[in-house]
Amino acid sequence: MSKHGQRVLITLRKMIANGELPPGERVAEIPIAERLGVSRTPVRIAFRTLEQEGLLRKGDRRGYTVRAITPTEIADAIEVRGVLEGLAARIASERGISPQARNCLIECLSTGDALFSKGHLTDEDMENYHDFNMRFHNTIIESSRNIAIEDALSRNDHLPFASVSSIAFNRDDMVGEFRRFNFSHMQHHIIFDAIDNGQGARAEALMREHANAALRYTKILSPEHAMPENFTVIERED
Amino acid sequence: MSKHGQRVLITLRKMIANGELPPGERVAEIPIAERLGVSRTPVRIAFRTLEQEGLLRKGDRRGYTVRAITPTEIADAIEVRGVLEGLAARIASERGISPQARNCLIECLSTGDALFSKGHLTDEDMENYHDFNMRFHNTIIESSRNIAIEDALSRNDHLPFASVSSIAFNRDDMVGEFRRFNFSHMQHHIIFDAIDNGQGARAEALMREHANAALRYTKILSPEHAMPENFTVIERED
DNA sequence: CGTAATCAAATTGGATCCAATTTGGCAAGA
DNA sequence: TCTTGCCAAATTGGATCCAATTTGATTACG
Repeated sequence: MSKHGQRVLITLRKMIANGELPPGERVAEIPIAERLGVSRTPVRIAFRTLEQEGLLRKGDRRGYTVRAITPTEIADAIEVRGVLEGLAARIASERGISPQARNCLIECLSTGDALFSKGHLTDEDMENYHDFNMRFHNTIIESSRNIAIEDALSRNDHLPFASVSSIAFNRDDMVGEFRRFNFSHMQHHIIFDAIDNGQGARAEALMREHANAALRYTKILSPEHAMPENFTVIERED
Repeated sequence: MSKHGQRVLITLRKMIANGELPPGERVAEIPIAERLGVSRTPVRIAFRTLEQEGLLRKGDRRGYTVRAITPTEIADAIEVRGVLEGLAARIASERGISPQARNCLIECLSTGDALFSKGHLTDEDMENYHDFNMRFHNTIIESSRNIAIEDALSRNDHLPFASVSSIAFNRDDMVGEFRRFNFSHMQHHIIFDAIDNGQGARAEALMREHANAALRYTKILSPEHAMPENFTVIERED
């Protein structure tokens, strides 16, 4: 897809995510096309893609509406992510992981150890944490060498805050956030231990539980998914 | 989507599934459009959709290629389906199911009991079995009331023989097939028992194991996924 | 006054046209 | 003979045009 069409798609994703296009709103091709300064063609393509991603829902007869994403749906998606990543962790445990993947996981863990050994977290630490957190999870998923898992996860990842590619933290409670992310990091340690020792069932159960670390978002998000002011959001394109 | 565009999409899906477009083949818009007697526009739309479904893969720079679907990938997708339906069964067990859903499941079970009590299976029986088998699975998935599960499964379902919407059986070994499908049906019974008694973990484990009933396809399918002559394939649009 | 029917406006899907980018070949020079 | 550069053909994405379908509104009739 060309740079132009990609931009339309990304723009629409963001407009939906930040509520610029409110949930339930009916979206038509012509107004959106004019608003973005392009013709209807790339918008048409983007609408189909967004429908596949679950961000738009097509009406009975004509047109698309912005899908209302409730905290419940995000929680549902997180639960699905838990079982899928759990499956990946189990397969990786049973098949064994490559030395490169093992090194990558170990590097993620020691990076985190260095971060948390300071006893507090800065904003830059959070960026850092987010990066190796993503790398940790992606490495395990790739280590399963099961394309179907990747495919199924890529679907979930389009829902805001249902994927590992976006985290949020409360700037006004960095002590609490330190404890939360440190706990998450400790879970990484024992997940690696399980995988490294071929304990598939243990790795799976731990990874499932680990997904709940993200469940917090379903509590701070209102049904209209507006993020409170004192929260910082970090996202990556993946 | 209009009837015209849907037809293009379905036609292309079938052409990929039955090997008319061989795996690895490069597909261009213009030849396909001429072959189907339509303009490039609906083909373009269909290509994006097929890419989202995992049936096409876009090349580095230009064009799409038919994704080579190996028996391993089908097995991977079946494993994913197992954990997702297992999750649905567990949630359904824990939340409880509606009286309507319960009746539907019971009806599926007694229909099957009537079928298998004859001691043998005809081709029409297989059509019947396929219908209530799909209804049984879909009812459990819907009973989870977790949209994310449905979404994730709908992705898998596009890979041939990775979903419950297609089954195949060997006409030359109907005794063996009777035993196989009867076993499958017995699994339905105990899955229902677990769900009906709120035994979430048991329901989940049983449903996971039940998915392996489809693993047989990965053995009879050659890497070029040609179905042997003596097998009958039943598919539904769902 | 309410209901139904018809007509106009809006919206969407398909076809075609145009531009941009890439690929592949052919030729020329080292 | 091999490499490099340029040109032509192919392919894809975007824009615009046209047709078909739906929505809604207004009017006429019961």
